[in-house]
Amino acid sequence: MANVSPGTVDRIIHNRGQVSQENIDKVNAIIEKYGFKRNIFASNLASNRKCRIAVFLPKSEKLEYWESQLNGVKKAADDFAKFGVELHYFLYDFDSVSFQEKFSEVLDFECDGLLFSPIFHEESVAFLEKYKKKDTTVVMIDSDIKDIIPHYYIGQDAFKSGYLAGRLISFAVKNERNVLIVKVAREIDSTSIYLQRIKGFYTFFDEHPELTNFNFSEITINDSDASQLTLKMFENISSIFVPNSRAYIVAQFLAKQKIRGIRIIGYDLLKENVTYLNSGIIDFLINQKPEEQGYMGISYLYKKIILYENIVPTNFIPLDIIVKENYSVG
Amino acid sequence: MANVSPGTVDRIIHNRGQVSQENIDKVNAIIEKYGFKRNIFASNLASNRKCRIAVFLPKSEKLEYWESQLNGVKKAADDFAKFGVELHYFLYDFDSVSFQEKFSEVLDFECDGLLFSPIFHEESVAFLEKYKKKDTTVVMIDSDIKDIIPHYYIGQDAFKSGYLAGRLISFAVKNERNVLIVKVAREIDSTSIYLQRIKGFYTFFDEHPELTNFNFSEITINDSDASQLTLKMFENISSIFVPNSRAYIVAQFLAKQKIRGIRIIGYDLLKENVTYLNSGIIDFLINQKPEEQGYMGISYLYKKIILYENIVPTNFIPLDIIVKENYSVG
DNA sequence: GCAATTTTCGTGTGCGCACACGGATAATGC
DNA sequence: GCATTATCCGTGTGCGCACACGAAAATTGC
Repeated sequence: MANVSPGTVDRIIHNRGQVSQENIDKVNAIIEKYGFKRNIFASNLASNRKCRIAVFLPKSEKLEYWESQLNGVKKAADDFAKFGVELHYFLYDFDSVSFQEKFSEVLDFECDGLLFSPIFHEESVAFLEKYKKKDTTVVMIDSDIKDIIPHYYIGQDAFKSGYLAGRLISFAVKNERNVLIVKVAREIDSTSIYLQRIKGFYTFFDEHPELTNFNFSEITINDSDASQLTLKMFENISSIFVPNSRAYIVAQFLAKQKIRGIRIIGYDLLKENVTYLNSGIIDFLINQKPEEQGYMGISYLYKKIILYENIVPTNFIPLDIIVKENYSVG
Repeated sequence: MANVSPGTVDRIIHNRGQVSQENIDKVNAIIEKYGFKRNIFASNLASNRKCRIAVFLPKSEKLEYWESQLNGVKKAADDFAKFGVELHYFLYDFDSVSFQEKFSEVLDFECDGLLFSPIFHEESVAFLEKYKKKDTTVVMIDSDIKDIIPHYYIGQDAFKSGYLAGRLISFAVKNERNVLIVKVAREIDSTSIYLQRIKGFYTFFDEHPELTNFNFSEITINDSDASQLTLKMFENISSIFVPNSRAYIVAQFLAKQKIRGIRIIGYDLLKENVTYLNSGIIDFLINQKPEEQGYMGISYLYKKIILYENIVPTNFIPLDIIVKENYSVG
């Protein structure tokens, strides 16, 4: 104590007031000069600080992508449990009714941090508007909703990933250059991500006029009804871009029909996608690393709440190109 | 205390003896039954445990790859300082004389962990033979020397990366298929990595006989003397594989000579490599993520020494494919 | 048998901080 | 002026564990 106080310093560090401006300046000067790093072991031992986190994500089960994300979250739960991180799960089925249900549960739940994935855009906006009045630390993963609530974001730049897909297509094809974009519609899709990818894809070719002779066509089919696919759709097609994780549906059709030589590029390392990647039907997959997103989301909250660390608000997961030869499980 | 003892339990947990077999069994049974996780905050506060780590790596300066690795180490040093991790640097110039010097310094240094990159194979073997008698936790990064000393390893599978390069070449080229392997010899090179890559590269084509019409040739030039390159070397060449980080030397030559249309694939995100990647001269770079290797190395030691965590002994960094469109700094 | 050892065990202290409680001082009301 | 309140500040306690010290019990030697 360079000047006058023992545990007054404590009030200053935690700036919970009750201290004259004079002293707060004096002590801050000392701290500035000599430095002071809080001993996190003693700090956490004494405060017995807990980090209650609400995990507001879609239920996994049949949806492999979200399952991976949740696996990352659970992995982080294991790793950080010893630091007092407690996860409370609010998982909704993949429909907006179920979302609404959990919606209010999360609102009522007292916690220090929230991990959230805004799948349903409008509903999520409504949710965030209500959540705004809380002062919980919020981390969004997968997709981002800006300007409503201060938060951290971890996810992939969808436009750039589409742009990258364009480049990969240009590598994959040889001379024939008829590209088909297969829009495998799903009832619920993060439409913005989906559209951004397609936009990025076309932008790539717009910006590379030297890549001549590319012709594009599009078809839309239903997720659950691959029987909509016909041989005619693939006549003269040299490559296919599937802007969501359903590339395996196309691959399956082509495999059954014994059509070879069409290059496919899609998203995400679903088991079925990987199967067709390994058998050479799918050439490229862009990996969003859902598991890493889930893990990092919890890791962010831990660093912020337990360690008081400063974190960059936006973290774009690098675009990860997967071909058969660099796929590795885990 | 289910049965009889207060701090006897302590002796059992730290198994420092001085306790009857009877009690050690009794307490272990209780622990087994009710579980016990050590409070790491209290534990570390009380023990004031420090984690002294010797960092035995090449000096960075002009060598960008090693500089990145060291940057990752320094980043980890920052992040983990608050947990009592202290790094002590033993950096050698890129020659075996300097290595030998530091060699004995490291041997004499008392510490809990060692981060080591076995650049010079024979010298490293000798070092590890001597280091064996210590019971320090050892982490090797970049390349691996097995069977001498128990250790953890973080690095890339060189053979697989060469194999992957083969696949990428097969994407990059169209009809003309004359592949040139440019061996840019460096005085000191992790020869095993280098050779493994080339082996993997050829193996890819051996295992894919359906990829016909590939012809291979090799040239060897000196690192410091790019003037050995001649136009004649590149006649009819459609693509080039450079199995180390010196792809930019070839790219520079081709750019100066205004030769376009030759696809190049190389390693590592050196600034110069990235420059040619961005200008379209280099098509693919396989990234070894040196920064991540350095960071993870320290992270491993921290988890082992401070947190008593179990770690997988070998961690292969995924093969990271970088094209212009997914390159991002940092 | 008793002393000299050896082995086994209980108690006590402190790590550095967070936070509560009550006391001291200053400001305000009448 | 004094009482009341508001503002400020010092002291004390305990978080859960690691480790030291010395006491108790068990073993040994003769």
